[in-house]
Amino acid sequence: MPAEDIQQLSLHCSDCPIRHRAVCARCESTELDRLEEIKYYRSFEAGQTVIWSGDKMDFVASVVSGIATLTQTLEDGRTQMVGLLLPSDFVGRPGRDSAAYNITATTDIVMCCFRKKPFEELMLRTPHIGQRLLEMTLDELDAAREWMLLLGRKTAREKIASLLAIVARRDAAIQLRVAQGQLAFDLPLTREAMADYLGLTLETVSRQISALKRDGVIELEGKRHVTVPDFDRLLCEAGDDSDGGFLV
Amino acid sequence: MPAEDIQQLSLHCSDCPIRHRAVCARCESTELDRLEEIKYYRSFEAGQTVIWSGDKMDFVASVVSGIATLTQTLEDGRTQMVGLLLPSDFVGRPGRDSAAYNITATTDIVMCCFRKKPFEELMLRTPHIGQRLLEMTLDELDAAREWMLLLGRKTAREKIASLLAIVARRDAAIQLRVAQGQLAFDLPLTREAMADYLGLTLETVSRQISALKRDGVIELEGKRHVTVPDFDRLLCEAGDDSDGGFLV
DNA sequence: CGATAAGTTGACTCATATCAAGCCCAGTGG
DNA sequence: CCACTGGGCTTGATATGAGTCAACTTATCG
Repeated sequence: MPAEDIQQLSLHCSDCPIRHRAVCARCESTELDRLEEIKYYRSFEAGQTVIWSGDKMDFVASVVSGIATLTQTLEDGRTQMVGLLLPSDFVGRPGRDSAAYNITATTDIVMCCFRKKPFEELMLRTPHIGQRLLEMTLDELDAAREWMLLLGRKTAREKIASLLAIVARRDAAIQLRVAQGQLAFDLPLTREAMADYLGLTLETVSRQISALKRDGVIELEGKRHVTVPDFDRLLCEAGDDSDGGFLV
Repeated sequence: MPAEDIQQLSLHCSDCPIRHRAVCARCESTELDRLEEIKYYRSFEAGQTVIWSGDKMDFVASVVSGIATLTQTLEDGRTQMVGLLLPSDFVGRPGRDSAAYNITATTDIVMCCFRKKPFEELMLRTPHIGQRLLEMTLDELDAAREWMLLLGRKTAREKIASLLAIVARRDAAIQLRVAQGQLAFDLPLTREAMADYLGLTLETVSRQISALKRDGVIELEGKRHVTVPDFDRLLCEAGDDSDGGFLV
């Protein structure tokens, strides 16, 4: 859905595409009305920085559409992605007034923003928001810990396979394109972004993708479009135990 | 404080050593009474496993004293620590009935447990608990992300220095032993546990500690007692920007 | 058409893992 | 009291996976 459309269409929360997954998921209609009063939309183009780590941040937000990344850096420029923000994910932390990470749009994105102060007040009066935020935060913590295992202990090949498996899963869940065993999807990240996600260099990412292709684990069409002939094979390459995680 | 003492002394929450930092931190005395009704203590000896990943877990808990670790493993035995549980930290997840990680006591520990079901019900009626838990979970998420940067992008030497800095900071905060610039503390982890924390092998941990000692960044007395003559030097070795984090 | 960004591939280096030997020290039992 | 044992740790020699540097290909866009 193009950014302009969303900004027009979603004036009402009830029509919002992320209505049942975002922080507001549990709100009843009167609660939604309160949120409606303090919300506003912002969009960013692919490549734009939403906010720099350390900058003052006087809002919190939900990603409505598009993808953004959360990154941390060391002074010498080494950077590590610490989160991938997908539609319905929450940005910012109530009770903190500067950004802890760099946030960058990797595709065009639309965010549903709330000024922090009113949002915090609303949260105190509206347990449903806090409850949902707790749930989402616990999920993110689990995801972060899964990622720690990947970063600390997996080989480059396993890292790539894990990333592909996660993207494939998410795509399958969203698009419901459960074409019998044969999955296909587009990578939403550049090789460099993948490297930052996986704690590798972009050259290693490129080599391992080539290797997986050479070994028939995946097929490539162009640089970004991936087909997975045998998902179990991919999972096996990822090194996880059978299930490996859960749908995102 | 020895385990037996705590189990005797802390019959009343008001005397509890973690009263102001744990999930119950914001509770008022009537709320505390409710918690009091459903709580019970359990202790574990150093080395004991508290629970295995995947096992049924019908309680949640706060660590009262001692240290435990959260670890994940791959089938072939590679293991990664994903969390360090210190006094006041919370264990378990409301709304989930099996453990997601292995929990192991690295020292003797005492935990203040709540049966999950009553705790969940209490949480719905007592916003203060949910609020505090959200706050704590957000802190843990930040810590996990800090750790992702370490795992993905830091060198072995920087990883060791970072770990030492964190332990030193925590110790200084707790013990208030702000002996002018000169910090000293005991490592609460074996070389192997450090390796699992840092995504290294135990040999590399050992070598890097020796190297830091040789270079005068730290001094060792025995295997576990560390003295840091110049904390800024250590921070510099850790590769973080000046502040590097926050007190834990 | 250049020009630029994304991606691939090769040659070489280097940090960390791996394998192996041995030290230190506390605890145990003869 | 001493030999023995085992866990925690250190150190050395060697192997290897991933990083680095550099050249080249593709695709896209003015």
